[in-house]
Amino acid sequence: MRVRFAPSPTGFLHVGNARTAVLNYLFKKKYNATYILRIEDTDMERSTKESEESILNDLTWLGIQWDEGPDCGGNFGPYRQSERFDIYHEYTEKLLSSGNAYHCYCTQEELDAQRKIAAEANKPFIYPGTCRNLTLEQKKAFENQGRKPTVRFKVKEGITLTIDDQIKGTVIFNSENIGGDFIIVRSDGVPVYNYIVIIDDTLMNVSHVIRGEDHLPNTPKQMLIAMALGLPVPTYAHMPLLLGPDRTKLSKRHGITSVSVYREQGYLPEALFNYLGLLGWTLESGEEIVPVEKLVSEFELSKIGKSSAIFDFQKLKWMNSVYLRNLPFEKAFDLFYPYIEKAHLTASDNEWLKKVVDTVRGNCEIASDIVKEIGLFFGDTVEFEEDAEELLSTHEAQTVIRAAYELIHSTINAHNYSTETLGSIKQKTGLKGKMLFMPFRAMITGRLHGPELDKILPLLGYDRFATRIEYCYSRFAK
RNA sequence: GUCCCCGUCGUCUAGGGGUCUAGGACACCGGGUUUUCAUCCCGGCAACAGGGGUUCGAAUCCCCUCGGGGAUGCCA
Repeated sequence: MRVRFAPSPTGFLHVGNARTAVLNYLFKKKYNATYILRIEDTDMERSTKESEESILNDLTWLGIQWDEGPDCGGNFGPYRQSERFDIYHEYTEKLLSSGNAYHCYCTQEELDAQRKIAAEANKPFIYPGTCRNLTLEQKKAFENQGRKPTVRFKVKEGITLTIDDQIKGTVIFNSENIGGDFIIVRSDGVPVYNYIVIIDDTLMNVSHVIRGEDHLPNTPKQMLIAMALGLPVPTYAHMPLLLGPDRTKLSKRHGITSVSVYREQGYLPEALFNYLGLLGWTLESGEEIVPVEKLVSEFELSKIGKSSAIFDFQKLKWMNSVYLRNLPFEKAFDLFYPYIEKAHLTASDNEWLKKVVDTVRGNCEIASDIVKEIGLFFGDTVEFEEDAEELLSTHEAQTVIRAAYELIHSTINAHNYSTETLGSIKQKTGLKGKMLFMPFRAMITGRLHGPELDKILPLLGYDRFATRIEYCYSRFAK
């Protein structure tokens, strides 16, 4: 069995496409199939080399390995459509000479005008076949005007196209309502997606085409071409689309859609893979956080649901936090370090830094969170968050602040501060539990959330500890 | 407009005629553990789009309506 993932290099790898890539990969692993990576770069204006590189990069990061592709070759190459124009040209000639296609001299302006009229009349636009039977003289006349023809595929009426879809079930189209004769080669000679996918899929011996549902209405066109060319049709599996919270196709305005941004923010590839791989179906046990092997062993195209799914950013984050917490310390530290470095929060004492990271890592959902979490160990004064400020303004909190202030000016010093301060304040004020700890936490860290105070204090150092108390005293309790 | 796909808690889903007073997970709310945060544990909230059939019995099968999505490009 052979599957393929066929992105067009017109931007970063989108999570929706990444899901397609992941499911194809699950299929490959499950059935020991060959995974083909094909670059669909026939949109010359929008395709870029950088985009291709970043897509390959993101796929690799996600843990997807392909067997044949533009970078590693294979027996069915080349794997970039832009390098296969000779092949397509041959098929176009066949289609032309067998009468299945013809040259069309209609200009874009003319077609746009016809589309507009149809839209205003609330009718579907069907190409009327204007150029279907042009005489040689007519063609010459157009060419003398400087018109460059496109090539249109002739769609015969009354043909029933049946797709035996592995996810959607049987889907039937009739040839009369796919919009009439459609363009397969642009006027500049570059063939169009709908035409060459099917050629490449059969030439590359693809057995299972697993792709997004948005391609389902295009499938009959591709089948028609295959029929005219006498080529076999692969097995199809159209997966439901990924939607944003407003139920429209997932796009940038909904949040992060680019895999590279997830990587930059410190998501783990295992977590993204897990989330994407299990979106739309479930394991029999109901488990959600599972290794790839588990996903592979239970994967089945027929288990994928038919309805589209909304991308749940929150659940992905949760999943990532679980993966992050389960990471061994050294690995986690390596993951955090670049963010720490970028925020200039490194320290001369690396062992100290490691201890600091270890105490706060549990509060991180994604790796970049480390910057915010670690911040409380740096700086003499703290920035108070709104809720912390509110708490510190209360009467009870002020007694805590005063008690701490008095202590650093009497019995508490660098040797005993981390072990005795809280107990002494408790004694002095009679406060305990939340009433004691929360104001204290707010005073030292500026926040109501954070790691255990017992762990913070020894790492913070007496100087910062005392300075912060002084600062807090002057702001809230003077 | 036309064609195609889809419709169970807010979200991802389990379920495929009786075991469904509809199960799990995320989120949310409450409680417990932690003298504090988070983790963790326990509990709660919350759904079969609507209407007709078929059947002793329907979330499950059929039809219609409504709703959502996709396609309708010299994009992929």
